[in-house]
Amino acid sequence: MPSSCFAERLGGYLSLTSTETAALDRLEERERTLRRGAVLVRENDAATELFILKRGMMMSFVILDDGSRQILRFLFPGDMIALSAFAYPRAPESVAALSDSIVCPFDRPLLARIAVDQPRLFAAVVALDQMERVALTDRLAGLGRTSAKARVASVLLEVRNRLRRLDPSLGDSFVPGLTQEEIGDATGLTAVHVNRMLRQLEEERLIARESGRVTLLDEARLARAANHVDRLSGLDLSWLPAPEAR
Amino acid sequence: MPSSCFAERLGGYLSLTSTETAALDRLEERERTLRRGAVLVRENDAATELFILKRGMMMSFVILDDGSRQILRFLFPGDMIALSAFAYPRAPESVAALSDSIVCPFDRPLLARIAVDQPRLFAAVVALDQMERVALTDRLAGLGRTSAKARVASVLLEVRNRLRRLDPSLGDSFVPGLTQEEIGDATGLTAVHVNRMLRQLEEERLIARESGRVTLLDEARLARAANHVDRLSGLDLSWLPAPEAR
DNA sequence: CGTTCTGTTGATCGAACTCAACTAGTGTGG
DNA sequence: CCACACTAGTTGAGTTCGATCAACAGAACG
Repeated sequence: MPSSCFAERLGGYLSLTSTETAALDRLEERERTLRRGAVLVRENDAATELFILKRGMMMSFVILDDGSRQILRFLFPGDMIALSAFAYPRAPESVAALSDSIVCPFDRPLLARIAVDQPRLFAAVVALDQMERVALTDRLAGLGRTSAKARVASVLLEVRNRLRRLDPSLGDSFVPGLTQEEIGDATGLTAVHVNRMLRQLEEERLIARESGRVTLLDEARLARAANHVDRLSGLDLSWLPAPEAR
Repeated sequence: MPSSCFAERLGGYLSLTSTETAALDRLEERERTLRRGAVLVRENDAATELFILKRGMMMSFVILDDGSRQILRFLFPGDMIALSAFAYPRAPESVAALSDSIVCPFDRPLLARIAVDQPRLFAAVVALDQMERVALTDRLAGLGRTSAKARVASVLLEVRNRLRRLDPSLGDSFVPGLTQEEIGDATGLTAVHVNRMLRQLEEERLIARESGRVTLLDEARLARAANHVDRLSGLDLSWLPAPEAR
């Protein structure tokens, strides 16, 4: 039996006992399919469920008073969704599907059970969330202190790198699956200006484009232009206590 | 014996058993004083220690390639510092003192012990961290989608609200204890422009200033100008399992 | 086969930056 | 005790980056 999506992700960082994978499998017993554009969580919804993204690509975002949207995070298979439900009674951000997707909903107490019964496993979940937190601060620094071109380049690199983790055979050519407006909402730019920045990256021979497909022509230079820091060097969980014999 | 700084914070959200407060007290057994400007953690430092801020005001930040600084977070007494050490072997961000401060350093395994022995308590720590994560996304949305004036107003409100949680008697008048350059580095603006925005807020009778002291003249209107969302409504930890009898 | 969505391009506008100069306060060392 | 340096704040002038407005082309779609 294949291990669950989330177990596979965590397994990349530490080796899981069979008890632990079993607990994670229970998080993915149910499934729900979503069409592109479907909203999974709406801001201020009562937050009693969490999700694990199994297939597809999603985003979390907020809508401001003036109607503008800020995309906070792109979600890929193996990501946990709505962990804020762990702390807040209402969702602080909306979540919607960027492509047709499958999520596995599970109830909050199930995670609480893991926290109590399998502390090492829970610590790993927390560590994964820290990783996400750091990615968030990287984006914050990008928004505050880098140029439009750098931010657009950064999104391209981030999406490619995340897609590659799902399919290590992925090369320099990929389909972001994002509209220019979505890239704009993630980078704090208008769609028009995203278009110009893409063109500029193209003219500088950093990327090539054809009908939605993007090819990174000079990844090193692109990463420099994007002020990109590679955080994939990854987690260090070696200091965690050994798994309990059980 | 007075409870520790961190226990006091957590205690605001759930009632702690004596075993739990005792465990938290152990995190604050040591103390270290810092002068304004002192750097506590440098980006890429080996991350083996965590801290709890006991007194003073600090910030976490990153320096980009071009030398510009982005402040990620202001830290106040009761905040946990460098929780990213839970996941990363090296610090992803620097931490420095904005005023003379006192921190309590403790070793990573001490927190791991709590995770294993006191799951309910650890869950509360995680929830608190979620709160910080949400604040981070609020700031991200502000940087991406709001005006310079809104961002400056937002910093003023945030600092006042955090100061007030330490001293509930604090009114509308307070001393931010930040230079205009620091406000700029937090909001992604230049010090010069921060100055102009402060002046503008003053001209619109939203705030008053005199020698470093700021008075909020119309908090409701200021909050609207800042696109401010109050997240202090706070945590909901009622669904956590009951404390274990021990 | 219209309609909507996405991408593209040009022209103009405005918010925020840069550069520069000056003031006031705060030490601090001779 | 004063002179000097240094920091923080203030203000003006000119520049630039990215937004806004507008128009259109192609693809997708019901």
